[in-house]
Amino acid sequence: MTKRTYSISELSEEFGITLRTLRYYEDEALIAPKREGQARIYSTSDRARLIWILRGKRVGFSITDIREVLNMHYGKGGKEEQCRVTISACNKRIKNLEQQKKDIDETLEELSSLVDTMTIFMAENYPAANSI
Amino acid sequence: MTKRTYSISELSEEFGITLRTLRYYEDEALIAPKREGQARIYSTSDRARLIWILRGKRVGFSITDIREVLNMHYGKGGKEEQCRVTISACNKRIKNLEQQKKDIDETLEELSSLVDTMTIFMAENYPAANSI
DNA sequence: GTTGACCCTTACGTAAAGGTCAACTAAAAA
DNA sequence: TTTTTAGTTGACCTTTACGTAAGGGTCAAC
Repeated sequence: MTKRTYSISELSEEFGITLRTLRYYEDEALIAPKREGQARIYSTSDRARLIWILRGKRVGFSITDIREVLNMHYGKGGKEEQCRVTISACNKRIKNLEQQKKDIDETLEELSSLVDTMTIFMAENYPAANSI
Repeated sequence: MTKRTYSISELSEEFGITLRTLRYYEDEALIAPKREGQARIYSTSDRARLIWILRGKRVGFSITDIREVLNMHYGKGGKEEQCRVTISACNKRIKNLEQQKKDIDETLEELSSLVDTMTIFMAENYPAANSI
């Protein structure tokens, strides 16, 4: 068995985030590590949540968004109406993310065509330069 | 020929953003519409910049990022060192966006598997419900 | 018996991206 | 001529996502 718990600074180091950030996420009810006295003890499932949080952030989710999605995971199997709401919330997010992918593709195209243009320009005007 | 200029409220309406936002972008040197007296007159190229800005925002660029990229477009064909810097900045952004696409794909998978799970759960527990 | 490594909380600070509100101007409509 | 209408600036307000002290606890090591 690999290690089952993590201290705050272990997670902080592993993911390159500050202690403050981890505590902040707890304040915002995104993670709820056990305590040993006052000290936070993170489980592997806390760590999994953290991975979700960080990926959520990278795709532009707000703290509130992330909390909502995490709660969905936990809340699954509730009342009918609640399920329905969750599903439609998911679908909304999915649509957003798909739009975002399109936006990214368009941006990528523009950026690489800009790079192309400039590379050609460089080759014409500063041919002597080493091309590393 | 289609219309060549736009008022602030035309653009505001077309893109669903507020006047404040358009003025803010000008304050932040992202757009620089001509003036007719005091009133802002946006050209088609201002509008094109705006489209870039809004898409940039959707992919998570900050105002500062967007300004940088817009300046790249304008600055192309400058001094050698400047070109080099621009190209490497572009490449950096490209890498980021590619990572972001991966993150989005992962998130999409998790979200749709969540939807699947819940849909099955619904079908099992509340089969009577109409499935619209 | 103090030093150092970690840990804690409380609380004010801050940058980004606008919102909101007041007071003003200029042109157009009534 | 008065009143809309569309636009302007400037000032302050707000939220988000943390940063940054300030002050203190614990426990092993020297």
